[in-house]
Amino acid sequence: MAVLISVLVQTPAHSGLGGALHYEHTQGLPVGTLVRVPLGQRETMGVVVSTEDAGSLPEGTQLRAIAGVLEGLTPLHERWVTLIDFAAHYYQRSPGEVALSALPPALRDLDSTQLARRLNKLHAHATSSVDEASPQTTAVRPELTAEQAQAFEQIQTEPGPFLLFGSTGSGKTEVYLRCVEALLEQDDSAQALLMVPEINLTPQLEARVHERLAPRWGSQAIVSMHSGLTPAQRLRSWLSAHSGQARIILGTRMAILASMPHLKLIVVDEEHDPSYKQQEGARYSARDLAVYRGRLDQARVILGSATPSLESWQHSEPAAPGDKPPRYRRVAMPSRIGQGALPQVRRVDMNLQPRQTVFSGVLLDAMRERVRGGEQVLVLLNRRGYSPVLHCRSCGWKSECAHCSAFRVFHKVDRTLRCHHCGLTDRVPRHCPGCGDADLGMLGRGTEMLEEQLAELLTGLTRPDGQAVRIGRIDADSTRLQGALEQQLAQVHAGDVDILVGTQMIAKGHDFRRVGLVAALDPDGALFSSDFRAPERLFALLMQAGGRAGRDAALTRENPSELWVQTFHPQHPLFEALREHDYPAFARQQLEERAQAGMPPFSAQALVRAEARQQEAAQAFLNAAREAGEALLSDMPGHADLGPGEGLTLFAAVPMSLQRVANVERAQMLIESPSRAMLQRFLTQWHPVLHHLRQQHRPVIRWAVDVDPQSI
DNA sequence: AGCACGCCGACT
DNA sequence: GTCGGCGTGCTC
Repeated sequence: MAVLISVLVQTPAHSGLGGALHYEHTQGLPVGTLVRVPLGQRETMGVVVSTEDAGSLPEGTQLRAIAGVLEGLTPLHERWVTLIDFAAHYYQRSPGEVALSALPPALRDLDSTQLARRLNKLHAHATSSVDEASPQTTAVRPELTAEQAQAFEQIQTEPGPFLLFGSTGSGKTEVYLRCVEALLEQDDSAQALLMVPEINLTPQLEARVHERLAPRWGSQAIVSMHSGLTPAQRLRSWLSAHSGQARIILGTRMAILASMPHLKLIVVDEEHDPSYKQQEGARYSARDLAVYRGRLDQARVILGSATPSLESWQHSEPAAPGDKPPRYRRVAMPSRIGQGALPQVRRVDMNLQPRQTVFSGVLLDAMRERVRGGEQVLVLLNRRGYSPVLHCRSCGWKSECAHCSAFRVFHKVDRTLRCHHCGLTDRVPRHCPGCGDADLGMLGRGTEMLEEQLAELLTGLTRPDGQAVRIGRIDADSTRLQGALEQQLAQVHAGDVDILVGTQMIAKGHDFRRVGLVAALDPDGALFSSDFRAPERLFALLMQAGGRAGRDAALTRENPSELWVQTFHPQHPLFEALREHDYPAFARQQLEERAQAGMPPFSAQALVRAEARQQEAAQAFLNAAREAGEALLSDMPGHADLGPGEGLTLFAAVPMSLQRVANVERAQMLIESPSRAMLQRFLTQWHPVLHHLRQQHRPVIRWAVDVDPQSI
């Protein structure tokens, strides 16, 4: 007796094949079984989501048969399927797309025999190295401070999710590790997931976790999951987590969708970091999914940050008596461990400096002083290359990219003009391409130029050992090669570099012991950005950068570390709050603005983006979508009666801030709703309408919905 | 998304 | 005369 099996396969939501596909099989299959199914001319991998009686089908429906079942693999847990389903619905993608993107690609072309071999190998490795672990072995554990102990205690006893609000250097990682240890001790199958925002940060977390937990649990109990792994490594980690062998999973955002059947703890470190939001395909937020998954799997969730996202901060605002409790429990660890105090913030009013000043004299003097004293200095500038724009003084020509609405950046190392968006690269012209004049000038500066100028400005400066000052640079250009970042960081740690120039890459997480001064040269852009989240990101960046300084005990009260900010707006509330290291004050001020303007977290947003050869075509599609959306809204019961700001708002289509990339015009449209549920209901109804409209707007190349966009 | 089919331009 | 460009349409 044949049965009907519903299977998720990798098909996009707007292909008309959004849901599960139906196949015939000789017998029922458990939910979560991996199968191979025919799809058109090809055969592809799918995940079983249900089995039904074939009799319920309409007469004459011809089903194709399941081509094969991947034997030997425990079916994916039903909760995993629920998670995938939730993510797909919430982010407006097909469940199949989300499901298949969550599986290691190497699994797709594995047959049952090959899989059995892999599993055997994994198992053999586990049993052979089991004696390596020993219950007696305990790594050296630092004594917890009173604050850490209290945080740990609270996390152990209360339900969560928790927002661990701990200033840089307060020892959040130690709290995470204690929670992992406690969990593993009390439940001998439990798994813990530790996430970091960037792949760059995984090596140091790996090192710390191995050092601490491998002696007790064995190194095979710890696996990593991030995009830097080879397909084989990724498969191995995944199988290890899926089988329950891996007890501790370290990774970037992708890890949140891995199969971890005994997941009992999720840590999202630096939870405010925008990198947790996937920027292509299914645009999910790993942090938000962590909270959902925690509830689903009955796992404890810890979101940690010194500068939480305003969403998380708001959701952890203690409730007034009688009100319903906040979504997250806030756990504060305000003190910095060790003697290193938080850096003193010094603002340089650039209005009082000569025009075009790059380094104010006071800052240079302070830098010299630090280097002479054997300390290190970090200089932050969020622009790589030598100069962001080349221009002609006689005809006004500028180094615009032929394919993008952006300027090409001058890179002096290889004397090229490079577009940072489409990659278009040419040798820098000797004469102006517009008028032939030889007088080409530069507008603005990047890290490359800064490195060069600093070398000039600090000529003759020596370190305590009498050697000339050494200046290094870390940015996406200097770290292009595999392993280059690690190598350059090692140089900094070894003290081979006195002054490190770099983009925000150097502000994140790396623990530089001897840094006494951090300088942000040109942070003002974020103060008046059209993106309402820019100040939040700047504040986090500066706090984080400041946190790089003063971790060394040699920096004392008499010689505190410093965070310098060169700005034209020294009185700006953001810098006032920064000076006091007062995140709560900053958050309060920002949340007030957001509340007044009805922006997140006081509303929910989504964006529809469209791409076409012509800007008008992209906008025409979006505006048609808007009209259809308005019609949909007027049919929604009760929606018409809502006052302004109470209902859902569809804004007019506008060009994206980077309007053209690689000769494709981009436009977007914002949807704002006072409630997430309302937004969800609307998007779900709207999606098929958009798909249909696309047929009438042929020039549109592609479109996509971005729910909870993190930049606008 | 793949993959086929199909209908027009420059190559042996 | 074929190889190959990507427009259009279909996949349980």
